[in-house]
Amino acid sequence: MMGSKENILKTAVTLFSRQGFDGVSMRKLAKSANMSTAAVYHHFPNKQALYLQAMHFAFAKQQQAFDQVWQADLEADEKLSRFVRCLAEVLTTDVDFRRFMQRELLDADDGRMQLLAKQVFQEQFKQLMAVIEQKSGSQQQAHFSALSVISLVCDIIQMQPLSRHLPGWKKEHEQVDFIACQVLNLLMNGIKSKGSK
Amino acid sequence: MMGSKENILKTAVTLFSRQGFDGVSMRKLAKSANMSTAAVYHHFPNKQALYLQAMHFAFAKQQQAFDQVWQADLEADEKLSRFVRCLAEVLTTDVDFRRFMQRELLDADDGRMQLLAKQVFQEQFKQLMAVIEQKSGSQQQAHFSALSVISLVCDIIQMQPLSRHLPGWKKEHEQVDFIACQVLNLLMNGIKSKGSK
DNA sequence: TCATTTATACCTAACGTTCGTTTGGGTAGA
DNA sequence: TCTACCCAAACGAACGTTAGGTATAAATGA
Repeated sequence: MMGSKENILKTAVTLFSRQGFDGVSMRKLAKSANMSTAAVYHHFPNKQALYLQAMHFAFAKQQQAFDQVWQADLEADEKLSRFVRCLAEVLTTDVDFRRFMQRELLDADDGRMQLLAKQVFQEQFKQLMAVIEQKSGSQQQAHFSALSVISLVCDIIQMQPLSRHLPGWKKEHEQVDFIACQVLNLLMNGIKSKGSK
Repeated sequence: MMGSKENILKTAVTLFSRQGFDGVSMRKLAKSANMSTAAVYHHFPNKQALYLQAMHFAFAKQQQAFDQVWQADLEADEKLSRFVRCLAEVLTTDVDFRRFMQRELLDADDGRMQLLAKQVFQEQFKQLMAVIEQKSGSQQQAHFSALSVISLVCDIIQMQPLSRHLPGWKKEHEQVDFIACQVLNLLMNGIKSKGSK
């Protein structure tokens, strides 16, 4: 029904994203995948290689989720809106992907970072920058603005376990649509939003 | 010249923030602090307790850095501006603090999260919310807006190792003043910033 | 005052456990 | 028979933690 290698990779993604490289032993991983430790070593040469392949596996799943966002016949506003919505959805839905990302940013291994930038984010980032240039007129700060958009969505979601315990929190704040909507509003108008003088 | 316990804590903060709980052994830690393993156990009952005290140590250092921000006689704009500047500075200067924070968000232990919310962030967050309510008129979305401000600064800084490899990057993008300035501009005006019609 | 207790800070060496990995062998389909 | 797949058992190394001892200096009692 499912290839052993794929099964191991799926298990590895879940475990590594939740407990990190050092937090997961090959024994625990094998047991979670319902096989012996040596069977895992039959499919992967060592722990490091398994981790890398698991990372690729986790990121590859999401690479095409954004393709529908950048359809050529859409307005810049609509593209931006779809991107934010899509990013928020991916990050809330695929917790493992988000955690893997966070972990990689923490480790900050420059080689892996370069790989991630080139293979996963570069294309999306270029598209996002193009949309922003179109909207803002200047291409001066497109990089920084694009980064801001992504950062805003990512960190709002990743701060949820903390913000739950801060004053004024409501459960709606964690719904994808609410996040996307608020972020877009902020991007368009700044924090003064609507009702101010 | 320096108490052993404090010396251990400082070493622990550095190591734990960079390599995580599982990535640091008591032997490595003791060697880094120039003492035997057993000497560490003389000051701390076990690894878990040491980690917790190190976390407190790392966060306590920064708790009062924000106090000068919320002086009562300042304009709301000025308060917000100072807060963003201060946050950006702390997160860029004290790398260990930032990494510890990121790691706690990843682990998301709810007990520790509650502690952090109450003892470290609650007061700052309230002040920030008050400023935002004042600026935007409504208190409806103050929580989310405050969260957005913090998220924006945090994640821009934490994404630096990745953004370095994305198109359009310049070295100025990582300077505290530049970040603070851009973030404020975004908060005030949205991404269309200045030159667009 | 001086011997002695007490307390603190630290050491080496070891405890039992778990780690990543390997060995040597099994079993089933081609 | 060959190849792909899987197992139980074991390897040495590193793990968290503890036992038992030493050095130093303050506190104590005669």
